[in-house]
Amino acid sequence: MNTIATILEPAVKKAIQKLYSPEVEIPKPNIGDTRKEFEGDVTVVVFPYVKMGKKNPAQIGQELGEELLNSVDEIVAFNVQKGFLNLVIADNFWKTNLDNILSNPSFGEKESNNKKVLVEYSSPNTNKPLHLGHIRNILLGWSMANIFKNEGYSVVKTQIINDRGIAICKSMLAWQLDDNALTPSKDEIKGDHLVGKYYVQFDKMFQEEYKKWQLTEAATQAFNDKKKEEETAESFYKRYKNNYFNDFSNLGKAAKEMLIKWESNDTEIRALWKQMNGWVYDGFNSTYDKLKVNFDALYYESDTYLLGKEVIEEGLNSKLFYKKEDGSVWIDLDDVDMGQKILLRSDGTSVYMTQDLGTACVRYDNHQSEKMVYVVGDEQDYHFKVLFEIMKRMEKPFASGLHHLSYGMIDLPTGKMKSREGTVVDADDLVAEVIEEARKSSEEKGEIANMEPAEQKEIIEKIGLAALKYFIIKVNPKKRMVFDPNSSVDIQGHTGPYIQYQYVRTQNTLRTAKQKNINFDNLGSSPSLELTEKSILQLLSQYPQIVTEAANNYDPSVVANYCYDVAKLFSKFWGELKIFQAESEEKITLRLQLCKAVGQVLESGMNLIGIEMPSRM
RNA sequence: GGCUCCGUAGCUCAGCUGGAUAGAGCAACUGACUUCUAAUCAGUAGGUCAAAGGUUCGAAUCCUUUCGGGGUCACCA
Repeated sequence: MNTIATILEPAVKKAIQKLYSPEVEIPKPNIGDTRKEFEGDVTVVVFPYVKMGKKNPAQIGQELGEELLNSVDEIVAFNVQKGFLNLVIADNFWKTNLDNILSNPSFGEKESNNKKVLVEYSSPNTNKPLHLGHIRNILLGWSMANIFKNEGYSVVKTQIINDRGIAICKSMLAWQLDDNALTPSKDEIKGDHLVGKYYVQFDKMFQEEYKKWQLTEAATQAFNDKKKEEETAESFYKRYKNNYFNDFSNLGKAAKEMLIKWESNDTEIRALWKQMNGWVYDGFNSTYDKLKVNFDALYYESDTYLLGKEVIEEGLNSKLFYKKEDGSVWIDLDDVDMGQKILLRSDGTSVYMTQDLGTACVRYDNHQSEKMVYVVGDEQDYHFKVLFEIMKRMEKPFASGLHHLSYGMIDLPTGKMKSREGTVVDADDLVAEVIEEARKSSEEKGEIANMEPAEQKEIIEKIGLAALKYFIIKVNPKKRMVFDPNSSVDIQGHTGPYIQYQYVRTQNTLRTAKQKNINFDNLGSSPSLELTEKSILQLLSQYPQIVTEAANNYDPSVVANYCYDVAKLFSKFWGELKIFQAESEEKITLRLQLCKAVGQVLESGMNLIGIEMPSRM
C-alpha cells in the first residue's frame, strides 16, 4: 500500500529534476508531518534544493509547490513558510487509507520474505529463580520475535538453559546436606524458588566456613604473601574469596568433586541433578505461562558445553587461530583492537567462547536461519563482538546475520539489584503484585463487577501484565532503567492500561453502534474530515513503517511509543467530537470506522509487544 | 588506563539516519463526570538538551575535547 511519503519522494525528485535539472544526484527528500500551527499535512524541506535551483528558499518552495500541485493528484493546496513547503493532502487520500486498514484485518503485516530468524532470550541459570532483569530480557526477545514475524520472517524462539556447572552443584550440595531437605510437592514450594533457596543456603554455609578459616594460620600466611601494599584484611579477604573456594574450602572441594562426578556421568549425581533441574523447569514454565511467553526450541548447556572443538580445529587448520606452547588456543584480534582471546584451555577443555562458537554453528545446521539475534545484557558486549568477529573471519554463511540485542540493567533507586543483599526483585512476586494492583483499581471502578469471576480474573490479569510489560518495553533497550519496587507500577498516564482503556472505548462504541443497529460498512458520500480525524488517519497509515523501523533498529520501544501516540490522539478525538451526535449519518459512519481502525491498529501493535487487550475494563 | 554505552523538566522517559518555537507521563496547581466508560480530557507552571569548541543556511541530533555515571578488558559462564 502507498503511504503519502512513498508517493511524494519520487514526485519531489522528479519535480526538482524537471525544474532545475541539477548535475548532482538529488538526495532523498526530507518529508515529515506538518507542525500543527501551520496549514497542511506533510512538509517538504526545501533547503537541500537551494543550491540546485540557485534561488532563495521561498522561491524554490513556491516553484516546487506549484509543480507538485500539478503533478500529484493527492495534493490540493500548498503554502511556503521560510524554507518549508507545506502540502495539503486531499481528504480522499486519507479515506482511502481508512478503507485499506479496515479491509485488511492484518494491516501492517508483511508477506513472507522466505527468511528465517532465530531469537534467543531468557537463557536462565537453573540455580535461581527469574527476576526483573530476566523479565526485561524475555519481553525484548518476545517482542522482537513478534516484530520479525510481522515483517515476514519465519521465527524460531529459543533459549539456552544454563543447567550445568559449579553453581547448580552448590544448590545440590546444600540440599544434600539438609537433614530435612524440602521438595516442591511435599512443602508446596515453587521448584525454582526451592533450588534458589539452597543456592543461598550454600553461600551462607560457605561464608561461615570462610570466616572461621580467616582465623587460621593458613589464612594469615595467604594474607601476608598475597596482599597488596597497605591492603586491609577485610579488602584482601573479599578479593581472595574465589582462591579460598578453589584451594582451601571443604565445601568448595565437595562442590567441585560433585561437578567432576557429574562430568563423568555418575548415576547418583546425575539423578539428583535431573530431579532438581526438573523442579526448576516446572517453576520456570509457570513463570513463562504467567508472562504469556513461550519457546520453539530449547538448548541445554549440558548438551552444548562440549561443542565447538571442531570449530577450533577448523580455525587452527586455516591458521586463523594459533596454539601456545602450553596447548591453549587463541585468536589474535589486535588489528581491530579486540586483543588476544583464548578459545580453548591448555587442558583442552572449552571456555565460554568455545561453546558459543559451537552452538551458533549447530543452530545454523538445525534451522538454517541466516539471522540470529541474541538478547543478552550489555555487560557481554565485548564477548559478542568477539564471537561475531570470529564467525566473520571464518566466513560462516550466517556471520553477517548475527546480532546482539544488548540491553541495560534495571536499577533500583538505591542502585544495583544485589542477590546477596536480598534486593533482587523476584519475577513471580512482581507479577503477582502488579495484578493485585490492577484488581484493586478495578474493584474501585466497579465496571466489571457483574461479570463472571473467571472473566473478571482474565481482564484483571491482562491489565496488570500490561502495566508491567509496557513499563519495561517502552524504554529504549540500550538504556539502563530505574524501577522502584516501593511505588507500584503506574496504571495512569503513559502506561499500558491507558492504551487498553482507549482500546476499550473503541470496542464499546462499536458495541453501542451494533445495539443501535447502525451499519457503518460503507462510507457512501464523502464527508469532510476534521483536523483530529485527519491526524488519526495520518498516524494510522504510518503503522507498517513503524514496525519495520522497530525491526531494523531491534527496538520494540518504537512500537510501544507509537501505540501511545495513537491512543492519545484517539482520546483527544473522543473528548472533542461526539460520535453518535455527529451532524450527519456519513459523519457517524466515518467516526465509527475510525474507532474500528484505531482499535484494530492498537490491538495488533500491542500484541507485538506481548500485551493483550481486554474487551472491557 | 584502553575500549564501550549513557547524561534532555523535580522524577520516569520520548525526540538522535541534521530542519520551523525541544515533547509526553508522574508529582504540583486550575477547571470538566445527569453526556459514546473520568484508568479520561482541557489548561497553568516547570529546560543553559552535562560543558566548551567545530562542521552548516540550520545542531538535542554529526565531529573533537572535557566533566560525570555504568559496563568491560579471566585458562568464570
